[in-house]
Order: sequence, then C-alpha cells, then structure tokens
Amino acid sequence: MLSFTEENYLKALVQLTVFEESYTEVGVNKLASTLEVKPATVSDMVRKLKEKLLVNYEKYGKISLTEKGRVAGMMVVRRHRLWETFLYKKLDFTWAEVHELAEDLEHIHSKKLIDRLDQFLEFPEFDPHGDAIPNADGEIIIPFRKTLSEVGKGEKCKVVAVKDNSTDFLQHVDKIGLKIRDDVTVIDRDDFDSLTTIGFNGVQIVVSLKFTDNIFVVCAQCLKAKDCNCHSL
Amino acid sequence: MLSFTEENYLKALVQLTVFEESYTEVGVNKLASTLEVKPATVSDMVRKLKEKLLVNYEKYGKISLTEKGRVAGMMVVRRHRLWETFLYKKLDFTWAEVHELAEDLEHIHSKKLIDRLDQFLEFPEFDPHGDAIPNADGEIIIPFRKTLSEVGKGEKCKVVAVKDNSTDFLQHVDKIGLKIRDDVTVIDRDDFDSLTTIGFNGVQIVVSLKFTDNIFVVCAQCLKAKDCNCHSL
DNA sequence: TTTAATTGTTAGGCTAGTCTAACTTTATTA
DNA sequence: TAATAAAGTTAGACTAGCCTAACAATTAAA
Repeated sequence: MLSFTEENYLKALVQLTVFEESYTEVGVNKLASTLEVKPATVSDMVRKLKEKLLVNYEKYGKISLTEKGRVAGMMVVRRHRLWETFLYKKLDFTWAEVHELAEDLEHIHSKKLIDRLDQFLEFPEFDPHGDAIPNADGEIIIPFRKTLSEVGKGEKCKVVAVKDNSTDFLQHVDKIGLKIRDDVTVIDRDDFDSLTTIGFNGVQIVVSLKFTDNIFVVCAQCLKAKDCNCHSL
Repeated sequence: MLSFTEENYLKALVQLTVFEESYTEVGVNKLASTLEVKPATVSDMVRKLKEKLLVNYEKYGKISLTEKGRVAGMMVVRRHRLWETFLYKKLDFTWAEVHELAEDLEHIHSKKLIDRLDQFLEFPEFDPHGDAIPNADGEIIIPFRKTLSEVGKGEKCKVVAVKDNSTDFLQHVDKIGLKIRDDVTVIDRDDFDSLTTIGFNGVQIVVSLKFTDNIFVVCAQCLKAKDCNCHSL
C-alpha cells in the first residue's frame, strides 16, 4: 500500500513525464520544485521509490517511471479527475474549487469505490477542466490540443480544456466568471489585446493575455488542433 | 487544523462519552483499547489535546471533552455518517462496506463539501445503520432505543438501527443477507432461540443470539423504546 | 490498613517525511 | 581545459505518532 506522500510523488512524475511536453524523465530539482519540497528530500524519497520498483533511477541521473509506477500514478490521476467530475456535476462546485478538494479525495484507495463512482457519473471521458480521465487499467487517450496563444488572427476556435494545475488562473476565472449558456462558445483572436472573453462549458470568462497558455482549443469548424486547413480555404 | 489522528481521538471520545451509556468521562486504558493503541500513547496524546483545549484532563484523572472538543468530534461523526449514507444510497454499497470507506472519507475537512453532500442527499436524519446524523452545528437528537435482547417473549417490535462499529457483526449480516421488501419487518421474540430472522431497511437478515445486543428496536405498535404499555393492554 | 492489582506516566527509541548545511558530481562557459 | 555554476547527495536534526520497559499512583481486596 502506497502512502499519501508516495502517491503524490508518482502523480507529479506522471504530470511531468507523461502529460507535460512528453518528456519521459525528469531531474531531482524539477521534481522537488513541483512538489514544493527541497531537493534533498526528493533524493531520499526517490531511493525509496526505486527500492519499491516504482521508478528507474541511478545516482546523479534522471528519474523515470517504471510501468508499475506509471500505472500507480495514473490511478491517482484517475481518482483525482473522477472526484473533480463528481464535485462539479453532482455537488455544483466550480472548477476553481474542485481541484483542491480532489487533492485529498484522490488518496482514498478503494478500487471498488472509484469504479462505482465512475459508473455513477456514467463513465465520463473528461473532467471539468477538459482533461481526459484514465480508465481502470491506467490507460489514457490524450487528444491533440493547442493553446489559445497559438491561434492566429481571425481564426475561429473552440475551447476544449484549461490547465488544471494553475490555482492562480482558476481562482481568477472563478472570480470574474459568469454563466451564460450550456454549450461552449466560439471566440475570435481579434479580442485578445489585453483582456478577452471566451466561453468554456457554459461559463463566460474574461482572461488576460498572460493566461492564454492555460487554455486549450481546437478549430471551431473541424474540431482539430493540428492539420486544420479551414482557415486557409 | 486537526490531524487525522487527533480527529480519531475526538471521535472515539464522542463515541465513549456521548453515545455509549451516556458516561461523560473515560479513562486512559479504555480510550487506548478503543483506538487500538497503547496507554502510553494515549497519555501523551491527551496532554496535547488538553493544550489545544479540546479535552479536560488532570494527571491520573479521567478524560472528558470540552465544548470545543465535543463539536470537533461531532463533526467527524457527521462527516462519517453522511459519507456512509452517500455510499449506501448513491453508490449501492452494502451497510457492511460503508463503515470502512467512511473511516477515510470522514477526514476530508471542507465544511462546504460536507454541507453540499448533505443537501445532495436531501438532509437525511439517519445513516444506513439507523444512527442519527449530527447537524452542521454539531447537534444531534438521539432517540431512545432498546436492544433486541431486551424484548420480552411475544412482544412485537420494529428494528430501527444496528450498531455500526461491529465489523464482525456487519460482515456476518452481509454474507447471509437477503433483500425481501422495502419497509422494515415486525418480528417476534419467540424466534430467538438460536438463529432468528429479522428485517431492517428492507434487508432480511439472520442473526445468532450473541448479536442481539447489536440490534436496536422500538415497539412495533407505538414506536417507543420505553414507556410502552402496548403489550400489557 | 497493608498488600496486591489495576491504572496511568515517563523515558528512551523507532519510522516517515521533512529540513539545513556541507559536500560532491556534472555541466557550462570563458 | 580549467574555472565556475548548477545539480544532486549525505549527514545530522526535527516532529508526529507510535512502541516497550520501568516506574508511580490509585483502587480494590485480604
């Protein structure tokens, strides 16, 4: 049985080596800053995780997840995202609130509980932030996405997700958020000069330019994030 | 913010000094055996709880909860029983299963979460075992109850609750349980010789005599646990 | 009322997870 | 390629929560 702390290390490693930029390994310092602990602490802990066959690691080398570690970390992500979905859909929390609560709920271990929750929620594919939910085997399908900042002038796009690990951003959104309607909204790059209004999951939000890297979009017409020629036609 | 462990001490104290036999204080040994730790450990911890003004305590004396401690402990019980109700009603767990899962869930602190859950469940008065759920202020109305073993020969009674802290009993019940109908069933003391069949929350169960202290009942006619004269009329 | 049994306390030690400070290895750059 | 910067490790210390073993206080019984 993994401890609360061990699970957080594995979750952070999944975040850094699977979800983010598709690197497959990461250094001690990077992991330390992600977890908000000192590098010395990570050094110790990584040795422990290696003994448990959860990570690959050699002194002064890079850290990567073993298959066992990847699945264990993915299960934490699965639990996190399913609880977020529950809080959002059933208890009417905002997306700004769900992340923090799910940080605790994700450490409840029962497999039966989480599979029942999945069923209760009717097997959702994405969490409230638009991120894919890993299945019961720890598998996940990550769709291609581009950020709002990559959208060209005049291009119409549809918001499909926001980064769920930026509390700063999410709280900002919650504060100025205003519900307008139940489907997502198409927006225009022309509005982006300082503050801009976009829609996601029925919530009308105003974001400043510095947050445009936190918002994922696809083409409003073909729903693709790459290989889209709609604009040039 | 109280730790997982501190909360368990307070919950055990509520159990021992509020729910059970209405004693108002308890010794170090009793608390230690309830929590399955050594008396030495309790001695230390109780000093810490006293510093935090959660218990009244003098060296070699008895332990009792302060008002602050009572409310804190009651909130743990509230969370426990609301999660049990959620698991039973929404995720179709059996009452044998819910207790263990709620042992973890009860330590999620958010007040907002638990109040929303209460609302989602439509403010239930009793948990799946028939125990009253404390309100958001830590208040609880405990109805009079007698156990099955106190029922006289020929007396008709209605089952209203079972002890939720006897995993042994609950697992026994789950194994041989059989759903028959949706309301509770009236039973007769004559059947109690070795094995007997009673009904609770629509579940038909068979219990051996040694478990009759774990089952709470009221008179089937007047629904009272004491001051009932129905039988003598 | 003195002894024995029960109950509770203290001291010292263990583990997990964290820290700081000093040190070592690897990478970068002049 | 030698000096410097960055990254990583080790040693020693701290806290929470637990333990055992030895001791002290209280209660019960002879």
